[in-house]
Amino acid sequence: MSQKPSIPKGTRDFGPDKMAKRNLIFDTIRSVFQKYGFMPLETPTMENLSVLTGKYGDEGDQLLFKVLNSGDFMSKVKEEDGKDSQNLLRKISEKGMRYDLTVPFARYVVMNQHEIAFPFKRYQMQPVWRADRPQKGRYREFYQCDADVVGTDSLLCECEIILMINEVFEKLGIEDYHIKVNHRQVLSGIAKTIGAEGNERDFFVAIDKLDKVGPEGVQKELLQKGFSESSLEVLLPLLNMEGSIEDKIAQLKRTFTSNQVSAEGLEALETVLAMLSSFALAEHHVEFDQNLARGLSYYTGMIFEVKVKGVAIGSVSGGGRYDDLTGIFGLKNISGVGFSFGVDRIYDVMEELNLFPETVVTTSQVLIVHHDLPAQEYGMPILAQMRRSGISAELYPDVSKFKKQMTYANKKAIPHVIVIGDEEINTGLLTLKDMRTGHQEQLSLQDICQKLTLRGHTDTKDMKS
RNA sequence: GUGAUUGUAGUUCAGUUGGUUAGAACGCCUGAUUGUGGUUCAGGAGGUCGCGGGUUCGAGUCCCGUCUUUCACCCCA
Repeated sequence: MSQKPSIPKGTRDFGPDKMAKRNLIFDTIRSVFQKYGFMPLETPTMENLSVLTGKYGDEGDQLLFKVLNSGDFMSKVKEEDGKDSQNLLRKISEKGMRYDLTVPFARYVVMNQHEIAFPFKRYQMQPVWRADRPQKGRYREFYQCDADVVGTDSLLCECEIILMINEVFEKLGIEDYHIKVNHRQVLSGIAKTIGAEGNERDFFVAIDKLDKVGPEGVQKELLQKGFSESSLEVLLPLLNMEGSIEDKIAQLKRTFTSNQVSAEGLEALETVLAMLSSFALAEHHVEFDQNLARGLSYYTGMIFEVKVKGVAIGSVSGGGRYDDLTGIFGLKNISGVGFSFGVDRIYDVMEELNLFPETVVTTSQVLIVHHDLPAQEYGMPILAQMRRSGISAELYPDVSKFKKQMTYANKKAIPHVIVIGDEEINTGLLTLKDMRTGHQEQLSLQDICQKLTLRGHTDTKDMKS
């Protein structure tokens, strides 16, 4: 009796078509990261739970996938542990699957602090797991591509992140997007002005929803959370502020003349913008969003988030600066800044905007079809020679009807077929058929190799132009 | 975690107030064409109706549970 197989909720298979497209995204991101001097890093799928818990807030802890201990995991459990999930968990699970790439990276930096040359620039492209309810653009297993720099507080790093985002998106053909930036110190300044100190998290969460629920919704939520009417009167003009990034910064500067914290944040933003101008981008896509807050609590400096316009998918990239990420693991005063591309969402965006090129799926250039076993054997050295010439080729593995072999070539979109039968073996010439035109001719193996390698070159030239 | 929603052939979907043997399109296989794919024509195969219970003379259809899909909230890439 066979059972119908299935995969867990929120996970996916990636077939050849999807992999070709995904690899295009991965390759693009990797090449840009490397161009900016980032080094690769991979960390284990599992971390000790002590490394993961407490880093993402209570809600994050709930979303961690835990790994059951091996063997007789109940042996250490006592009667009284049975009812309390927290207690029981400690006894039966000591490992969890990574929730993001930043915390494992921080762990790595601390463990290898004596070998690492700071500033340390690393990139990491691996899946992460979160046990939340899947929906559009949200999966339980998804890939992140992180690049972080630790060991410097230079704003050049922030600037380079913006450059990398621009470069990746340009290469992928995504044009209509914005990089929303803000600064945690600016937010803190606003929070201070309206008397939200000590309650900053509620405040950030509320204003972050402006896009979604509008000013009235934000107002309502803040009132519910216990903010006063008078403080909201001060806040609302700030939330609704519009204009270019320079205008907004100038406006905020006037508002916060006496506020040291906010002033520093605004200056940092100005410095990054000034640096950016040295790199002479046609358009930098940066917008100032005074309502951008971002949930992860470890951010302390500039924060950013990328959204593609006209597509109903959450942010495709985000990040920020954190002054003390490694502090919790005992390494103080290491400032870092990093960001992450969400490959799965970029994929969804590109699919929706129809941005993948037709030719992403790579297939063999040639299929050798044959009449019978002797013909197949005759084809083997030919196959070898073609591969030596750098032509990707395959020989049909079974002895079967031409029709079936041709259908295979057609379905796999293999552009050329070499036919081998008695005639070819007698004359020493091979029949080369172009599947796209239907044209076929008798040629020597040498001529075919030459023709196909030349063809390959002109094809790639055509694609670039 | 809260509230909805979805599941029928390989795929996309029909299936009436519960009533014979559950249909279509596309795809797949065979042949027309024994050395040639795409087009055309003729024929064919393929379904434990997500899974498990229940109600009923009778369930794809109604009820309960469970898994899955999608969506909103929460949070987030």
